[in-house]
Amino acid sequence: MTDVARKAGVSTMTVSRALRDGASIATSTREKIMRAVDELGYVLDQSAGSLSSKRTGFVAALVPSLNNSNFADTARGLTDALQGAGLQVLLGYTDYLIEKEEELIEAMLRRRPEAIVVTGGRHTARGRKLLVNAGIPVIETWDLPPRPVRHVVGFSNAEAAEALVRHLHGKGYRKIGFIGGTSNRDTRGADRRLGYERAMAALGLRETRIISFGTPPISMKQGGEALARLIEQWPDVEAAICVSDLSAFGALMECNRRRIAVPDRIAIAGFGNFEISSCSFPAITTVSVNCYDIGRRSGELLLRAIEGERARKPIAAETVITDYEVIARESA
Amino acid sequence: MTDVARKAGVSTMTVSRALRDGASIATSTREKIMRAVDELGYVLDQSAGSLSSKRTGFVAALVPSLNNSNFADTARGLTDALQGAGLQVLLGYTDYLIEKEEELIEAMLRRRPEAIVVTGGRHTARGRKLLVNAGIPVIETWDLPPRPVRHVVGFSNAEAAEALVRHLHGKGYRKIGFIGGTSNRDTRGADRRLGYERAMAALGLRETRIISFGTPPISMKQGGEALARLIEQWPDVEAAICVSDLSAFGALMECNRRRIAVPDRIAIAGFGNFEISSCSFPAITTVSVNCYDIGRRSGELLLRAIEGERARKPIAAETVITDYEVIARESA
DNA sequence: ACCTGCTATGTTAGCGATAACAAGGTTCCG
DNA sequence: CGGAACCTTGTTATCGCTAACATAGCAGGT
Repeated sequence: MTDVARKAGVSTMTVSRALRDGASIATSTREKIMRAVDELGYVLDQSAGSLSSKRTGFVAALVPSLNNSNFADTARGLTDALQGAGLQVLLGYTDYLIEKEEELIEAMLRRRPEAIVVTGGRHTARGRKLLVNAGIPVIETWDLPPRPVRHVVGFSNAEAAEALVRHLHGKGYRKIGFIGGTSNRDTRGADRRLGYERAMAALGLRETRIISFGTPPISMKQGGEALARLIEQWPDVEAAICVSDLSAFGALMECNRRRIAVPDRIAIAGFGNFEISSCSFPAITTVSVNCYDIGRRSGELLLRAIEGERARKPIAAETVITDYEVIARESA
Repeated sequence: MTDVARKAGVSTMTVSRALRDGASIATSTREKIMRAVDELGYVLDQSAGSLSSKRTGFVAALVPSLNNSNFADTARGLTDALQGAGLQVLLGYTDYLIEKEEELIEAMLRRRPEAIVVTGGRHTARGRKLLVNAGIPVIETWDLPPRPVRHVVGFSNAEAAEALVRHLHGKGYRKIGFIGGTSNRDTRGADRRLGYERAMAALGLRETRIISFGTPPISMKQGGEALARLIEQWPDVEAAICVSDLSAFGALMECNRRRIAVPDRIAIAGFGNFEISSCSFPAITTVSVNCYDIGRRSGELLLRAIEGERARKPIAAETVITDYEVIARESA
């Protein structure tokens, strides 16, 4: 920057001002400086700038996985919402493990992000403490934690699953099964199973039919195997709710392969409204959950929260509940 | 850090040493410092550290999109390879636009990454210049650019497509079509089409049947529509190569929906070996391209390159060619 | 001509860490 | 017991930029 300043015949402070907007600077000076910048191929060092200005322009975001297109959509929504404000998303993958989340929270905080977005409301004790004491806006997404750290953007996975059970019930299905992963690493998956159980009980359907198979997130292939087990264990099963559209798709393809008619012999429903559900044949009944919106609305909330911090007037804790909707298609 | 130092009764330099590994420090001192760190809830400020040490610990990576699980896999491989070395990936999405790539390159360089990974070999003139002058290791992935900036980790999309054509030819198919997007924003898609054309010519199959439909990356649904057009335009078509597995899946489902037998009436092949291809019914013949490996091997190459820079002995330009393999399944 | 109020630019002093060197203490050997 | 070699810790001086304040210059009203 000193070189640029010398070449343009101004002080470094003026160069600094020219390279950001909003500063009062004469047009002629700015042009002179820009010319010098171009000629020297100078690129601003933002890390030095952040140290001085105490604004890094980072927002940390932790998601379980990116290969799940749901979270990729959320990351995308977040990026889109923050881009205009000059904020950059620092992404981390937790692999559905809260221990890894804890490590990542700490690694992220070392970068002094201006806010942090995490997935879900379950954290290690230390992870939670780090979030609480971070001194920056925190958003938990994709869930409605009973005791949120601060802000929340999400929906009740249990309620959404209940709605799906009621939908199937309304269609006349009674012997409804549930396919999900084994552990409860995936708290959203566990919530969905809980919703299934609650809705079944509420409808007076005593007998639940649950197949737990594979480490979350369960794959398409595992969905197929789980369906095979479901049918084997309860040959009378009339419908299968799968923890995600991916497993639902696997289950559906297993049916196609075995010439089991869907939905006549068995109905299949998924969760998440991935593109695959609308496109597969038969198209899969699912719950649409606005993944992109979770990211975008988190971003919008963050912008207000960060603004609040800067003005030393922190905003109150907010909970944004996003929509979900049962999408009835051919498979159920 | 001053607070920690005071509490532990040492200098800040000693605290700094305790918080990194490899520094020589007495165990008792380190423990004392760690206790102070825990009690105060201190988190190292890495941005200040980078300014001083000139090592930010960032690696920039630009991918066209994350919703495409191929690039998500590459990002994952890269992250995995770099994690152990304490390097963090700064991810950006170009949306398949080199203009957006240019912006992102500049934004990333402001963060002083220690290396940068981009997708493909096509850049704006200024984007290329920024890469060349960045003074850090550069890797172009997923392609084999004719005039690489420096390092390359990828494969020839054209050759891979040729191999697929030859596979279909070997199976007896002659009237082979190609389904892809309209623009050549997606240079890998364009290369695959080129490979298709070359292989057809080499096999003496004069008549090509190409449907260009939808802005890349084309979706499942667009794949379905494109298949409909292909059949309409060339009712005699015997096989369809799709630019990606997603569009192949869309095409396949369209066939199922229309009761067009696959592969008896028409064969379908995709590209990328996404999970969906192995799981759908019929399973889709495709080209497996080791997405994760592209990322992982890029990461490994980067580590050596960064080491070289630090030792002031830059390593020579390398080109790592990753494998691809035709995976024959039920659909072709 | 004087003062007020504004804009454009410069000066000074850090931001929070680490590199590089210095120095005190210990070990170990002949 | 002296001194080289090593280990541990401290001191000083930045890293590259920006906040905050200072200052110069100019317009405009009286």
